[in-house]
Amino acid sequence: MGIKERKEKHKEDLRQRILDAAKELFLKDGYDATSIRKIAEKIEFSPTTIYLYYKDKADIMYALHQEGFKLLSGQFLVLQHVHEPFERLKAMGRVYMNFALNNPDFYELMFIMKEPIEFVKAHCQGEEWEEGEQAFSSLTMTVEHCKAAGYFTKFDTTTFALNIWSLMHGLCGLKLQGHLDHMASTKVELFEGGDLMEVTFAGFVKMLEGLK
Amino acid sequence: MGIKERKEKHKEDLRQRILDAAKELFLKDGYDATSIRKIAEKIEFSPTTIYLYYKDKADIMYALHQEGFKLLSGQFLVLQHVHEPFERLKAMGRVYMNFALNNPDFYELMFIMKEPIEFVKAHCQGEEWEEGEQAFSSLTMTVEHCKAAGYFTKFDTTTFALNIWSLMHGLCGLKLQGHLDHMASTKVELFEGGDLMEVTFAGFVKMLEGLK
DNA sequence: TTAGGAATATTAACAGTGTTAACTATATTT
DNA sequence: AAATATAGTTAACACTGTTAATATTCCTAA
Repeated sequence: MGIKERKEKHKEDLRQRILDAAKELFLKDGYDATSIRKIAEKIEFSPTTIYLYYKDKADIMYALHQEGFKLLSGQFLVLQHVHEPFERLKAMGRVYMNFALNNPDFYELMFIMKEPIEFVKAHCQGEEWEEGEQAFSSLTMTVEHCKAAGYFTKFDTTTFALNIWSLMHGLCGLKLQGHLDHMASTKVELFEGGDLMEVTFAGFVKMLEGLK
Repeated sequence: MGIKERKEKHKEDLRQRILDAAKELFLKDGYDATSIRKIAEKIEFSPTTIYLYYKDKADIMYALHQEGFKLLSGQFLVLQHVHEPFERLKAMGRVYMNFALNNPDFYELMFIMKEPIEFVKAHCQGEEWEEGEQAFSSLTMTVEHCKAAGYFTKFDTTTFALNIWSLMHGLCGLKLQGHLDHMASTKVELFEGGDLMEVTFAGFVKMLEGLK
């Protein structure tokens, strides 16, 4: 029964090719410009064929959304080798920041846009999600370790982690949206201190150190 | 020459009616669902007429964007009467949070979407912007006053203000995008402590108090 | 008062979008 | 070989923002 398997594989192959084409378009031109028709053209199939492999556009975008989380999780994983917890926390901030800067479209898809998470709510009932939760638990664990090392002792771990995530997410959002650059260009005195995102992050680290 | 004035007025009137219709649709159904054709239908003109009064859809959305900033600025202005600076800072956080929760579409348009600020960059050369900068300077001034009262003395005012904005913006973004609720629904132990946004904000305030 | 011209508004069209129903060709099973 | 399941396509629907060409209205100047 090798023939059935080969067909299965071919089918899985095409599903992957669709995703690859979508990814290429997405990373080049962003969400809106990634149309079903353009994906179809790239893989040289008719547009409707795509609907045999993915439920709809949101389904494709959700698949990319997952890829993004794998990418970020992988980058976080490396940091487990930084033993000093506060150093690791700082490094996580850097990684998160750089991920947003280097993969702005992924970042948008993962943390800013509504579509993919609404797809989760609608079609992936309850469980799943793994990647995202894993990334957040990396953070809470690091905060926990920091507490053991004498940092943030007065604070609840989860609440503190959420504060850190909020700040980093907000910073990335303001940067990607252009608000930070806009402020740097109008408020001249801000421009002197170098990149506003970098300066703000440095300020945040200083703030965290102040909570030892 | 009252006739010319009347015409001017009529023209300004129609411009406003377009904006009102757009606003109504926008607040009811969001950005994407606010189409030129639907706006036109609402004011009983043909779709193309709208282009005589606004350059394009982004232009209309920019006008709403401005309205949103006026709304928020107005709410901030009231807080000038809170004399104790740290109390005022906390109140600003609350106002910002509630603004995001009560006007999610406005918040998205003002702080999350790319379109309007790209319109500013493309068409409003350099100057203008007022409302947004005014809101931020409300914040920096309050931070400055806090410093005078013994808070955050070790920190640069602008950097600190940017950190505060980032955190509040990130928190609102995570809430509106659904990430916070999603976490509350999966991680059961988080749900017990009440609304996650509220809890996080309380943690932030505590953090700021720790920096006195 | 009437002709000209500007301002205003409309129709028709272009080039797209996501998505579905109906149809065809291919391959597998009975 | 006939029936059936699978894979893919064509055509269409109902939209979108936007522009060019056309019609209508209104004010001004001869």
